[in-house]
Amino acid sequence: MRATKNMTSSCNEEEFDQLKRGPWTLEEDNLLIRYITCHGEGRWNSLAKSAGLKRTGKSCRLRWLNYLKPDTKRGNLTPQEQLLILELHSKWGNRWSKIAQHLPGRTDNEIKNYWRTRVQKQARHLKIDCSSKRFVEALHQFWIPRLLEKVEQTSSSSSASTASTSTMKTEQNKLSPHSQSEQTLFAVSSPTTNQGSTNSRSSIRASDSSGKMLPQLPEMSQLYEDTAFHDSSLQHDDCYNVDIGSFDMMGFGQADDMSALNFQMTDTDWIASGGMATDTYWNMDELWQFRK
DNA sequence: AAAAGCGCCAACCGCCGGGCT
DNA sequence: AAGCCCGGCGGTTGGCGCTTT
Repeated sequence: MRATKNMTSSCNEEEFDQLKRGPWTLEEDNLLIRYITCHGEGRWNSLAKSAGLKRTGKSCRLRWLNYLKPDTKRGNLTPQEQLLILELHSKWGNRWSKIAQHLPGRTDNEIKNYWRTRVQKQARHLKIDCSSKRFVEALHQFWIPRLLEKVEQTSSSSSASTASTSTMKTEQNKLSPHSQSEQTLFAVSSPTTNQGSTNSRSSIRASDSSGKMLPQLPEMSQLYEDTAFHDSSLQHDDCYNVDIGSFDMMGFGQADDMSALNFQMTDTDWIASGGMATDTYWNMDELWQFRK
C-alpha cells in the first residue's frame, strides 16, 4: 500500500517523494528527542520539518508516543496489566487508546498487538469469535482465574500488599461452587497433536448447569492501585509473561453452552506432580517441552 | 548448516472528527 | 456552510528474529 497524496497534504509532491519511511535510525530518534525536549510536542507536521526530519508528522508522533517518550514501558505485560486489559476490553471493545489510558506507560499499539497476537490467537485455537459471548466466558472461566493466581503469587513473593488480590480471589471463590483445584482442571494437549490423543484422560465437569460459577470480573482498576502493582521489581520481567498458550478446551467451540462442556486433563500424573504451583504452570509452551 | 515456517511488533495506512478560516 | 488541516484512532502489514524441519 502506498501513501496517498492527501495524507501528507502539508507537503508538495517533491517533498512527498523525499519522505523517509520504515524503521527509525538512531540519528532520527536523537533529532526528535532533542527537538521535543526543547520545544515540546504537538504540531507534528511543522515539528517534523523544524526538527529536520524527512518524516511525516504522523510518523514522528507515532515514534514519540510509542517508543521515545520517557515514561514508555518496554517488555512483557504483567499479569495485572493483562487482567486490566481483559476487563477493559470486555467493557469497551477495541478502544485501544481508551484502554491504554488506564495502563500508564503502555501504548495503544502495544495493547492492540497483545490482543491480536495472544488473545485472538486463543480464539482461533478455539474456533470461536473472540468478540463472542462464548469467548468472553472462556476468558472469565479459565484465563482470568489463572491470572489472578499469578497475581497473588507475585504479590506474596514480593512481600507486598495482597489485600486487593485476596479480595478478588475471595469473590471468585464465593461465586464458584467448586474448589480452586477443580477450576484449574482444563484440557492440556498439543495444538498440533491433540486430535486422537485420548489415552489416560480424566474427565471432570468444570461448571454446573446454572452457569453461576462464571466469576464476575473484579474491579481491576482497583487492583492497579495495589502497591504491588507498582513494584518496579515486577516490571520488565519475562517470567511474568502469562499466556494460556497452547491449552486446548476440547470441544469448546462446538458446545452449545458452557455447562455442557467437559474439561479434560491429558496427563493426570502431571497434576499430581505439583507442577501447577510452579511457573511452568503458567507457560504452556514450556509444558509441552516438559511433556516431550 | 541451511531453509522454511511462524510469531511478534514497529510502523504504516485510511478514515474520521474537531477546530479554524 | 463549506473546505482545509491536523491529530487521533483502529486496522493492517512488512520485516526481523526465533524455532522447527
